Order: sequence, then C-alpha cells, then structure tokens
Amino acid sequence: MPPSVPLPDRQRAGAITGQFNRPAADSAFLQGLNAEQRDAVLSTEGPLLVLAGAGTGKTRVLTTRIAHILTSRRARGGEILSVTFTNKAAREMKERIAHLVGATVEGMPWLGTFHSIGARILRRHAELVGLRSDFTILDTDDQIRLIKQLLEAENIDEKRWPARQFAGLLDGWKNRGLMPSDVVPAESAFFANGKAIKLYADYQQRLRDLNAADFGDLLLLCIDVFRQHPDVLAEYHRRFRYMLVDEYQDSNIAQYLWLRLLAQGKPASEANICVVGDDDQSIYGWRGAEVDNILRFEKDFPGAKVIRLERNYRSTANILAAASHLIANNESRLGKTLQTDGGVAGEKVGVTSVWDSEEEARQIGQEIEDLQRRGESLNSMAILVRASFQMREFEERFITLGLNYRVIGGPRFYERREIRDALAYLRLIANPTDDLAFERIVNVPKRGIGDTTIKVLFDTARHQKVPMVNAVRMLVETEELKPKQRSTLRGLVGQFDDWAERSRSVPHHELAQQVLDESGYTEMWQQDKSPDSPGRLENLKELVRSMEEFESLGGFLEHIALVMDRDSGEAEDAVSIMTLHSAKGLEFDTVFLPGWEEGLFPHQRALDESGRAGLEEERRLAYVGLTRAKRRLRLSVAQNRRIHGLWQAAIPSRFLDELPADVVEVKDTGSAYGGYGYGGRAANRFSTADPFDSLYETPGWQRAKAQQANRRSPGPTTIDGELVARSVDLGSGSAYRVGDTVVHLKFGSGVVVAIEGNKLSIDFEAGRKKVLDSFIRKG
DNA sequence: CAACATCTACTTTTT
DNA sequence: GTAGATGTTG
Repeated sequence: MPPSVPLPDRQRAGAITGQFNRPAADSAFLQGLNAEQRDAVLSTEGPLLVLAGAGTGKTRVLTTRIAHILTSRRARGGEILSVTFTNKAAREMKERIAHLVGATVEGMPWLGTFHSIGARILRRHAELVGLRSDFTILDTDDQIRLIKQLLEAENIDEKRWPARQFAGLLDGWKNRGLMPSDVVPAESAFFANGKAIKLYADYQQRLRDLNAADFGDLLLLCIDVFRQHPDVLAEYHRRFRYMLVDEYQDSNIAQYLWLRLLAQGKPASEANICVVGDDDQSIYGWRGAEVDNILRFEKDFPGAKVIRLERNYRSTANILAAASHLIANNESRLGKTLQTDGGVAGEKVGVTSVWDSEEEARQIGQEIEDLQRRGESLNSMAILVRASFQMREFEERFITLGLNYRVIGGPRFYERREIRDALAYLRLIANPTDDLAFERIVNVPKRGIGDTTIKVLFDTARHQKVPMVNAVRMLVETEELKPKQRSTLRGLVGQFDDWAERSRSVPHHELAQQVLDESGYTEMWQQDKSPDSPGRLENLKELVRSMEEFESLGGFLEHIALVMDRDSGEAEDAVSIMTLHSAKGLEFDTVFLPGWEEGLFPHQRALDESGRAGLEEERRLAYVGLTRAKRRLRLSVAQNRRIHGLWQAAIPSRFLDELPADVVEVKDTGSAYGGYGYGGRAANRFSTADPFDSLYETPGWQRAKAQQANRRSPGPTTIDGELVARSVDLGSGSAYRVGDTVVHLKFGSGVVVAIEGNKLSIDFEAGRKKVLDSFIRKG
C-alpha cells in the first residue's frame, strides 16, 4: 500500500475513508485487471486520457481507480469529483464503488451527473447570480410555456416562430457556454428577425424573477460564478484533489469549460484529471457534444498520459469483426483496434430481409420464442431501435404473443402529465412564488378560471412586480374580477395557506396525499373515463409512495427534477426494447437490430442536417448497437415501411454493405416479393433489385465517397479568442446540378429543378417531387 | 368558459 | 395513424 498522503484538516469527508486499514485491499482490486487497466487505475497523478473501446472494462477501471484513491488514502470521498452523463451511470458507479470498498457511498457527495453536481454547486452560491438557494429547476415543459409568454409579450407570431424552435436555439447557446452577451448577432438573425438575443436576455431575467434555472443554467451559471469569483473557484480547487469524467466524448463545450475551470487549480500538466471515453461511441453530437473535446485533451493537458483499452471482453470474434469493420468507414476517429480476448468466433451475424415492419416483429418474436425454448432468458435479449416509433410494432406483437417485454426510456415518470400537475401543487406549497407552477394548476382540476381571468392575474402580477399568488391576494379584495372567480380564487389561496401551514407538522408524503384529495385532483381522474386514467391514478400513488424515501419536500423536489429516472424493475424476465441511444453502456447475449434501412438508419434527418458528420455519427450509433451483443446479433431490413402513414419502399442501409461478408449470414424468410430481397444474389449484397444495385456503387455511397474529398468546415468555435472545439463537418455539396436529367427508382426519369442540400426537387412525369439524392442517379 | 369537432403536424436521439 | 393544438359552438 502506498504511503498515505497527509490530509489537511478539512471538513468531514464522510464515512468511507475511515474504514480502510486493510493493507491487502489494493491488490485485491487489481486482481483480474489486465496490464492497461491496471495502469489506468494506478496512474493517479497527472492528467490521464483513457481511450476505452466498447466492452473493454471502462466502468471497472473508473470504479477501481476511485477505490484505489480512497484506500490508498490519497483523498477522501468528499475530495473526489466524479462526473457522469446519466443518472444510471452514476448509480452504477456508486454501487460498484460501495461493493469494492465495502462501504456506503455517503462519503462521495461529488459523484453524480454534470447537472446534479452543477445544481449542487450553484445552490451554494446562488446569490452570486441573482438567485436564492432554493431556486426551482425548470424542465422543458415549463421552459416552453415561459418562452411562449415571452413571444406573446414581444408580439411575435408563434406560428411563424415556434417556441420549440427558440428553445432549441437557447439550448444550443447554453451548450456552448454562451451568455446572452456572448451570442453573435448573426446567430440571432435566424429567429424572429433578429430578436433572439433580446429574447434570450429577457428569458434569463424572467428566470431570475421566478427564482428559477433551466437545465443549461445549472452549468452555465456555475461557469459564470467561477469566472466572476475566483475565490469561490479556488475553494473548489482546494476541495477537489482528483477529478474523473466518464463518457468524455459526450461532453459539450459548457461542460468542457466547467471542467477546465475546475481543473485550473494546478498547472495543466499536473492536474489530477482522468477522462475516459471512446470517440467511436460519440452519439450525442446533435445535442452539442463535441467529440473534439476528447481529441484535444492532450493539448489541454500537456504531457497527459494516454492509455488505450483495446481488449474486448464482451463479444464474440464475429460480432467484433462486424463492428470493427463498420466503424473503420469513419474518417474522424482516433483509431483503435478492438481485439477479442482469444474468444470464440461464435455464431455469424444474421441479416434478415423482411417484407415490412409487421413481419419484422413477427420474425423477431418467433426467434425470441425459439431462444426461450432453448433455455435462454428474456433478460438476456434486447431489441434496439433507431427511433422510438419502431417500438410500437414490437409491443403489439409481443402482447399478442404474451411475451414479456419492457420498454426502457420512453417518457419519464416525472414527465407524465399527472405527475407534473401534482408536482406543481407541491412546488407551489414549497415556494409560493413559483408562478409557472401556479399557472399550471390554477384551473386543474377545472375551477372556472379561464384564459381571461388568468390574463388579468398575470398582468397584475407583472405590473405590481409580485408573484401571481400575491396578485391573487390583492385582486380578491377588489371588484376587478367577477364574484364567481373571486370566491374561487379566494378559496384556492386559502387552501394553499392551509397546506403550507400543515407542511410544518405533517410528513410530506401524507401532505401530498391530502393535497391531491382536497384539491379535487384525485377526483378529477376518478371521474375521467379515458382508458389511461386508472394508470394515472396508479402513478399518483406511486409518486406519494416514492416521497416517503426523502427527508423533506425540498429534497424530494430536487431529486425529481434531476435524478428521477425510471429504474425499471429487473425482477421479471422480460425482453428489453429501447433505442440505440439508451442502450449505450449495456450488454446483452442476444441483440436484435431492426430497421436497417436508408432514411431510418442512417436517419435521413441526421444526413440532411449534418451531412457527412451526421452520417459518421449514425455509423457510430450502429457501432454502439453492434457492440452491445455478447453472443448473438440479428439485423433486419424491411423492404417497405410506413412513414407518416404512407407506405414507402425502403432501401437497405448502406451500413449493411459495410459489414464484412465472412461474418454475416443472410437469412431469407421466404417472403420476399417480386425481385426484392436476396434470393439468388451474392451473399453480401444488400441493395435491392434496383438498376443501380451493384455493391459499393449506390449513388449514396458514391456521394459519400466523393464528399470525403471536399471537406468544408464552418467557422470553428472560439472562446476568449482561443480555439475551443471544432466539429468535423464535411459539408453536403450535391453531385447534381439544376437541369440535370436523373433517374429515380420509383418515379422514372426527370429533370432537377432545385437543390437543397442533398434534397432535390425534380420534375418527373408524375409531377414535381422532393427526393433524396441517394435515391437517384444521373440519367 | 367549456366542450366538441376539426385540423394539423408530426415522428431521433435526452441531461 | 396519432396526439396535440386550434377554432367553433353552445
């Protein structure tokens, strides 16, 4: 055991460190780690970049590293900052550390998601950014409603400039760490004729008035505090002796800046920061993640040690070969070669062509039942889809089969309407100035308070610069409102006063139940005849039950905003259905990947919006999907898929062409119709029977190749005049020109009349159509 | 002000 | 095909 580092007298660091006097502890952890993993665990001092391929034991390294730091007494639990992206990952790390060091995680207060740690820090210094420490955390729903109010106040037509779109802009800015004053006017021009910057400033002001912060603020305002108050930052420099970041490839600029500020306590070359990631699994570019963060880590922290974990312990050789071969088609990557640990080749990767998504569901259901009969557990199987609408078909099929399944992801518990309503009541009790909560529930259940009355309340509140509840108190003393509304509102504030009073004596979960009953909210759903109302009542019960686990109402509300993710009961044996995104970090014996069709996967929108960079991200998504499988991998292609209610012929995904032929086994379901499918074709030929069918010569493929040549980068992002990050964007120049004669599989020949990215408007005999350029060729 | 009917736009991924 | 959002009517 290394000599222990003397610790300055510091505030209570929690229970963990007190318990290790076991000299053998370290060697016990290190057992079973390979040389690289061990190196990553033991290289505690100085910057470290761990490039961990899929299935190479990344989480194990992280948790062992923390355990090692703790048991070697290099730091106490409270001195380690350890950030993840998802609550799931944070929870898993806590469990595994607890398992390793045999203690509870009470001593690791700074292990959590970026957002929860950001919130924690921000609450301690809220007054520095004009908030109180009990500020509310807005979710997307509140955010949209607030934006709508602002748009209305500015007389901006909501039809033309939807609130959602502005929310997207806001998100983008906040992800890049931009305050209203940092936004360049050019970017503002896209929305409401340049009013976007002002709207952003107004929005932030409104948040301050409401004593609220949105998700982005949890980091952005933290950064602001750090920058404006070096003393505060210094406090964290002293506190955090070690920093660890999971899934670094998913970090955005704001997160990057936040980390960089926190790491500045020491010269960069001595910072004890360890980031773990895999550039090949970067799949969140669309929400601002910058793969470049990981690519430039060595520049940020000169002398950083780089360790590659390339030994895969998860998948069979065939699966690994398929994944490696596919991802090799990406240009922008650091390049790793995954190697099996001398494992078996295993089954080949099955590729099945089916007629449509219904047959796809039938066929997969069938195979699952076969596997089940052979003794495989449903828990070991998963269906990973590109888009959530694909899930329904499987659910329907599995219901008729009586096959147990569970959907992971989907709408979160706290995003359900009834939960949000209930929470609004509770929020308002905890904090009467929460106007958004007030507006949400004044008329839920229906109380005869309509838009006109609410408008009066709102205007009065704004004029008097008081919260809406106070405005109500004032108005009920006047003749401003009709008698009916007046008495209703008087009754309502009376009830809230009553509840607030009771909240001091009654346990919060009991109070919650009383509030729901007395407000008439429970009754509202009891009266409701729609089929989902029993479920809603059930959810409300679940909400009240879950509150028991928390110390206080405040603690509960914080938890629900940031952490409440559904931990789906693993108890029952069931097939998992989820999106590829939510599958990251998981593994299953058998993985089904349906819907490998152009347009769906790679998703058309990714291609349209981000060109080749988008394609590469889709390919990484495919890579993530393939590498989830331990022993058995099944892909499928539907020849027809219904999109927006109409049937469309589908073209097999180009990703299928990128799998090595020798590990793939094409299975024919025998239901292929008229020339589609694989009958009589070469084994590795996945394109349909169209005239442009030759492998690697599809127009889309050629275009992708052509575009590799003409890279084009947008202006790189700079902050403080320094290059922060630059995404690889290779543009989407079209191989076609207006006037070109082209041939389309379905519409025949036509003339190009307009080009918009890779979407072409073409006059066919059948009329003018918008089509994707990968569906046509020059005529 | 609420209920109903109609219309529409929407379907990538989420802390 | 669906679920929201809007508009119209009572």
